[in-house]
Amino acid sequence: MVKYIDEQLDAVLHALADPTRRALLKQVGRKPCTVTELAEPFDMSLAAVSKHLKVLECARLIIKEQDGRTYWCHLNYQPMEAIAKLIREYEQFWESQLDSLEHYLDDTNTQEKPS
Amino acid sequence: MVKYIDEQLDAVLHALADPTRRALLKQVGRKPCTVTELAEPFDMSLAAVSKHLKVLECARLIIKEQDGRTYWCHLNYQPMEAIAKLIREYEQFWESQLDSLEHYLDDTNTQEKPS
DNA sequence: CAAATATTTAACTTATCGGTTGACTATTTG
DNA sequence: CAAATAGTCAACCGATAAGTTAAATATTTG
Repeated sequence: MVKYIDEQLDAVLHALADPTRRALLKQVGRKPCTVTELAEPFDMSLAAVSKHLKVLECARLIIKEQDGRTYWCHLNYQPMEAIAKLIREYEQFWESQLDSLEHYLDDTNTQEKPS
Repeated sequence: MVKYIDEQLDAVLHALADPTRRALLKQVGRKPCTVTELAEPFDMSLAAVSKHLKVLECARLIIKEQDGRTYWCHLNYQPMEAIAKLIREYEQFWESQLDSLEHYLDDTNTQEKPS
């Protein structure tokens, strides 16, 4: 039996696994934005964008700061560190395995997606 | 209107956003494994694990090599590079924004999850 | 060739996701 | 205070996800 410990990592990866949310995050990264500003380029309702922002907020990838009736969304980089760490782990494995696999990958890494 | 270009990135992030799949990937990283071997520690059916492996395979995070009636699963590190790149992008934004935000984050990064 | 083994596929269930619309709350402005 | 503005929340819908069990497909072995 394997335990499910890392809910935070789940949340961050899930939040990032959506192109709308990545685009929102990129915009927020350029400069802090209000919800309406963020929603403007998207072909969806404000409520839908608001939901996406909530997912990002729960993953702590953004922080909302209220100022009167408007909310300013800021990028928070911190949760990405966990992902960077995860990737470095796999990288280590990868390097220790490289020899055994490279003969195989040379032929397959450029192929199409499996069905 | 924003375009949805990066299906590959979607697939990789979605594949990683599940603790079972991360555990499978970690195991495969230690050494190439068969499907049955991989399924053994999990409290779920072989078919369920097989489905998870398919998700990982579609994201190209693993490669399955058939040998008779068994399949050997290998880690493929390549797709992680895209994520590493994505994170570096946000890191850049982050660094350019740090000043404007640090007064706020000092107080909030240790708080509980927003509802 | 029959039985056992390794794995996938199909059909189904329940839960979650991503979107919608409409109502609601809070704040600002005339 | 009434109207406009900024945003959230709730209820709903269709699609996808993650699991199940049972049947199907190869492949190996006695």
